[in-house]
Amino acid sequence: MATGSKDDTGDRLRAKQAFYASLDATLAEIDDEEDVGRKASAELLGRRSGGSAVTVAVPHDAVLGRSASETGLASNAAHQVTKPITKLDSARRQSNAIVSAARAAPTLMKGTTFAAAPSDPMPSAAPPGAIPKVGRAIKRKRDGLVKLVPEAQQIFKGMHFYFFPNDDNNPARAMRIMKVLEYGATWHKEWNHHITHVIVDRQLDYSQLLRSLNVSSLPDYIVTVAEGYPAECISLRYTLEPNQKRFHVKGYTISVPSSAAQHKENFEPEKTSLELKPAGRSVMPRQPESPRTTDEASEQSQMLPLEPSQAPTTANTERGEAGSSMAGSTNELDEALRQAKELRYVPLEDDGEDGRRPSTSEGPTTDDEGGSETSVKKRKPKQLAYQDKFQCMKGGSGDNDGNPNAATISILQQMADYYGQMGDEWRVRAYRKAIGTLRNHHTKVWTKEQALALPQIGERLAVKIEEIAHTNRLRRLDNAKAKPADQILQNFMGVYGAGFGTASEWVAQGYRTLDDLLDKASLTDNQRIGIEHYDDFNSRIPRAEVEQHGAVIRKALTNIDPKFEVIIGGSYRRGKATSGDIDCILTHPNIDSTRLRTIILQRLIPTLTKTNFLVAALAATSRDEGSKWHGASRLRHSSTWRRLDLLLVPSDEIGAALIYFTGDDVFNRSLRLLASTKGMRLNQRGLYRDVVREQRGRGKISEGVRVEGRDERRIFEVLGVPWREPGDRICG
DNA sequence: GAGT
DNA sequence: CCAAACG
DNA sequence: ACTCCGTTTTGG
Repeated sequence: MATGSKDDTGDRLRAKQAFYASLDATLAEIDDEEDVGRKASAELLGRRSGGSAVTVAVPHDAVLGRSASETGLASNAAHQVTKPITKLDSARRQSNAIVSAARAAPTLMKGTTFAAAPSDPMPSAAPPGAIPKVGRAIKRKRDGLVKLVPEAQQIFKGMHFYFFPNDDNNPARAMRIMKVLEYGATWHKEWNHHITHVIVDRQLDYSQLLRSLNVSSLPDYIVTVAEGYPAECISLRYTLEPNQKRFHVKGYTISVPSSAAQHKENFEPEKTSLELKPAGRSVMPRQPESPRTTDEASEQSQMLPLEPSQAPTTANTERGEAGSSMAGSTNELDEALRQAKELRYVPLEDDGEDGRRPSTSEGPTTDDEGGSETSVKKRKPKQLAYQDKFQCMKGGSGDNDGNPNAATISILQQMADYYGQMGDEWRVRAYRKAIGTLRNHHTKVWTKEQALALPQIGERLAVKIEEIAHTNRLRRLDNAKAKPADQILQNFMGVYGAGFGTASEWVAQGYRTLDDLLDKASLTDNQRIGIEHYDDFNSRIPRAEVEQHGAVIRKALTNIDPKFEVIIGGSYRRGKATSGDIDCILTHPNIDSTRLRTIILQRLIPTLTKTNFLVAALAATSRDEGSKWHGASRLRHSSTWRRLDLLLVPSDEIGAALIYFTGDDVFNRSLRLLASTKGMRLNQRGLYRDVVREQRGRGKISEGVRVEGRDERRIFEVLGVPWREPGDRICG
């Protein structure tokens, strides 16, 4: 029995390991910069899902659901699990090492040229002899210099970019410029005939560009694309076909002969219409490869329209002496570096030149971090005023609308969800905390450095945030989402009564659908209910319906004693439009917890059960202890079961209970953590002081003395937390 | 994954 | 005892 | 290397 449960645990742990392993493999996959690397990893994964490679982390007997100790093979794994590791984290790291090494090998074979970056974000758990992991291609700017990516990856090499607007006053654009420089492009600050690409901000259109250049048209060998183009090329590692809808610049009628005809006065007509944007244009540094002769091209470029004032100067800069920002063919690297240095220190100034403020809606003109302007070199103070480290000090309303980081948050949230499906609760928490601070930061975070300065955001998340801000997506996530294998796990974890461990076992035992479970798996009563009403329990409850459920309870309760009070808590109290369940606090001004429990259990519950309002009891407080009741309820004319939680609260605990039952959970944890750092303790019954704890924080020896339980606000006060309305307690 |  | 659940 | 909230209830 003891051993039996131990084996169960072992199996579960191994199952967990397996998922961690596959997770890491999946996610690590995209860290490989080269497509070959990706393919190799994909193969690895393929075998894993085929069931063979996964044995590295999971012995077959785990799949069979048999005791590990019965097979010799298992002993290693069993040791792994039991000995060093009560901490799953460690278990995970071990399996990770295996997978990483296995994964790294084929990648490396392909002869990637550069060494691992010094700050390799991956946990370097690889054994001594292991092949070092291939480093990231993206060398980031540092100390004001652009680090060019290795030459082989300079997808923009030989390309000459002109941005519109052509400055870096906007952080987003500055980022784009920085990036294209890193990838080998040359940025021209003045118009000239070398320019091969024009990158137009999203909110501007082609006619504005033409007006700015004072021309009626551009030669069509010049690639004119919307702002998202460079980022996507970079993220996909090659120059994409620019003639795609998402790169279209408003007002730029591409490859439409009729429109070309309109410009026929300026340029030679037929040829133009003939080969507008041949599809092969993607990879063509330097020579536009348009059939038109270079002569023609240069002719045209000379016809190019320059602003009258500049025209003389620039027009003559045939050979590109144009001191401003020409890149000689030889010295592009130096030039890029020089440009980058300039770029870095360009002070924020209004783009004087074009009258129409391009002020991108997204680009906060007021750069964040306020005054510290040039102190870009701030290393990483991250010295927050102690209490600012607690999310409960800030809170938030949760409305992502209008938040400049909404897109980033959304993607990080998806990542968190994904990790949640994998059972990595700690990482999920980290993500949720980071999301919380991003949500409070009312300025778009564009760069790694900006992100790094924020609390709860470290090196790895900062990199991700930068990538998201820049590309509006995260390759890791794309990858994670692409893998359908975990859909089953996700599905199972939605069952009430099943968490990651249980769901994993079900998967390991070969179950694939909820019906499989009903048929074959051994289920607890609650789990069976959870499966039978899977859709009910996993659908959102409209606010109005939450109120109706509350009203039913309130009515029944006041029928027993008019002084009873019913408070709907949870996300309802936080003001959300829908809720996942219904949380009711039942209280009475002068009835103690014992009598409260008796009344609820012996009168309310039976009554409401009899009227078919309560349809299931999942976790009912039974004995003379306890204060909560979990079950399901159903409105009279509805067939949908809703999860209903009741909390029985004597009046002197109502304040603490409100905090507890209002959440959100991140806020609660944060409050409790803050309390613990002040030698106090917070739970659903009250706030206690003089708590004596074992070692740093944990394990209490003395329960402490309750200082407050009745008054929600006073609990905040005592903790030194500024009051937050329920709607502002959304931290995650 | 972040902070100590 | 552990897993799962609640906010 | 270690912590990351504190509690209640079920069920093996």
